[in-house]
Amino acid sequence: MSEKLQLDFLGEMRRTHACNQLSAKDVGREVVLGGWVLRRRDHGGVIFVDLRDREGITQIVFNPEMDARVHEKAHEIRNEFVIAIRGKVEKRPEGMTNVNIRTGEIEVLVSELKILNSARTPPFMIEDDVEVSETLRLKFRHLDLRRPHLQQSIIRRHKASVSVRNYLVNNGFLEIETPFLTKSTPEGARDYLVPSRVNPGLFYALPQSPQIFKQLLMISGFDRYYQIVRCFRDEDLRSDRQPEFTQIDMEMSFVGEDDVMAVSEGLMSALFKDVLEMNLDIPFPRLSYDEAMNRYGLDKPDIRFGLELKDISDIAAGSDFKVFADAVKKAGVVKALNAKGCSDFSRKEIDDLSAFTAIYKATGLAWIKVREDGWQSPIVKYFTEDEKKALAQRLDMQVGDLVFFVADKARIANEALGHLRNHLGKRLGLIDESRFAFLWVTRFPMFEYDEDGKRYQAMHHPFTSPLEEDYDKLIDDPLSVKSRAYDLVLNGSEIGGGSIRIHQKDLQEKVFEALGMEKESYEEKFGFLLSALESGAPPHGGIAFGFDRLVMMLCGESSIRDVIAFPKTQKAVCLLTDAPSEAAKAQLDELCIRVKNVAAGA
RNA sequence: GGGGGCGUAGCUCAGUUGGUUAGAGCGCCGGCCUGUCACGCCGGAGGUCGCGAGUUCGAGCCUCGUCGCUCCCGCCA
Repeated sequence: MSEKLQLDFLGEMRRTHACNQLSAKDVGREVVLGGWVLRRRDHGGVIFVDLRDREGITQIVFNPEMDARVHEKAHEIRNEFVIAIRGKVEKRPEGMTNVNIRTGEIEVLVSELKILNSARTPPFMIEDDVEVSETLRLKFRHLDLRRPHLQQSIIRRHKASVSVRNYLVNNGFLEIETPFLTKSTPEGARDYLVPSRVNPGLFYALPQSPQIFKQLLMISGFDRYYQIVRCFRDEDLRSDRQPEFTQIDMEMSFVGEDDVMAVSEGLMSALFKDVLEMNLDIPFPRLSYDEAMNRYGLDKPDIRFGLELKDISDIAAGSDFKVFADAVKKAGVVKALNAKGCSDFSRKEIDDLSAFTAIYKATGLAWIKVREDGWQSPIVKYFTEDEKKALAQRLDMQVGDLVFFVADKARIANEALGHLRNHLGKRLGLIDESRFAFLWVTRFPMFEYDEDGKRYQAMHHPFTSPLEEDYDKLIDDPLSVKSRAYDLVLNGSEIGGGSIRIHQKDLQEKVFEALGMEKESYEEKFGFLLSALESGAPPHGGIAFGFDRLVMMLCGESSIRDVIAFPKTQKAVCLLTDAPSEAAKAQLDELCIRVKNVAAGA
């Protein structure tokens, strides 16, 4: 029935072309087009309409001399009406070509018009270069998604996923689905919980990643698995973080780091070739975690520019400047960054940069300006001539330079200067924005110390294999243990991470113990994994890429929301549907859930 | 949990030291117009200045609170 209704609506109108297809060689043809009205230009006599679909724009013309009734009907047309037209392709008059659209040489003279649907005046024009608040865009996402730019991004996202699938399938990977209703992970991010009606009082968790399932698939013998899969984390949002996001998740058996990296490099090459027609240089450079931290201050360095950090702890240790000497004495470091050619920075600019480093908990930002007439700095008086000479040499200090110093715990000094480095790189225009600089960061520490929880935590996850030579130190000196984990960094963003996993039960138990877990506790939480590990687990490893972030970079966007069709706001709200919302009492009763009285109105 | 920015017409914004009736451009509605393509010209409608208190003779403007969007820190194994 509904099919008949629809047929009646369209009549014999079936599109012959999309709105980007017609050109001079179609002149004289009778065609049928369908689409949305971008704009109507009514000249009293002739009426022009720009008709838009996902492919492009075609100008259609209503001429009273052609058909007075059709022309009369065209007066009803408003922006975003959905129409179908039949007409003849005509070459535009001399000098009337519109070079801005692909169909600019022609227009369609309309002989039949069907207004398929009217539309309320949209709250913003459906075209690019219209500035609209994000609130409004998200509230009317169906209209926002009609804009060509966003539409192209979503189409590009589609192309990316097709490319990934092709590459992985051609390389022997099987796509296997893993459960969304699964078990809560005890460590890591907060889980989204889903109540089970048939098991009152019990909850599933939505997966933060399919980690354990893909390892089990390796143990089952599937050898190479992949999935483009949604993951969920109930943490605060950022411009590159959404509560639900998509990963390219993969796992391989009988492999070491090099194998996973080689496949990843092939995947990135195929992806950039297919989507951007760009050839990447592979293999990608590699840096150990320690070296990345020392030279760039961050575990995800942007290597498109220099400005590397230098450790001057040895020089500072003996100096009369107490802040520096004390930092070294307390097992901290003094690190420096030479901002080449920035000696003309004003006091205020330096203060602003100091405030910038304070965000990362640096207690101070010392500086030295190298001028024609010598060093200008509040701290220069504390240094001997020898120390100055050593600094000048280590930091390559030339006239015109401005050197920054942070003395603190290594983590803080590195992080503060690392972010300052990125900040200056952007500000000084040192970054070639057209470049895609990939980098592997390897040999991450196995553990880090959690000050709040007073315990060790897995830096990657507890299923990551430690380096073989560090097995002995797992219990006695966990912080010195390096892991077989690796991250793929692109232009200073982490776009993927993975590791060679533990495939032996004994080692897995030892790692749980290093994490301070009791046997009883890990047996309860991960007994099924341990049991699987002793049932013939092959050596295996894998990686997961943040698909949204990758697409974001492929599209040159700075917000992840611009490559997701229906994203959420920073408060994790969907403005279109108003999710999350209160549940009906009957629903809650059925689930045996009582909601605590939250503050009225909240 | 914390810090910064923003919130005035449908949209994007302006709004003086706190002072009469809150403006502009675009959009919308009506009229005119046969070659425009951000069409043009004429006319018109349209406001809970996010919300709530407070100070004041008087608040879009000052104070406090609150809500929303956004960027960042924490958090994100």
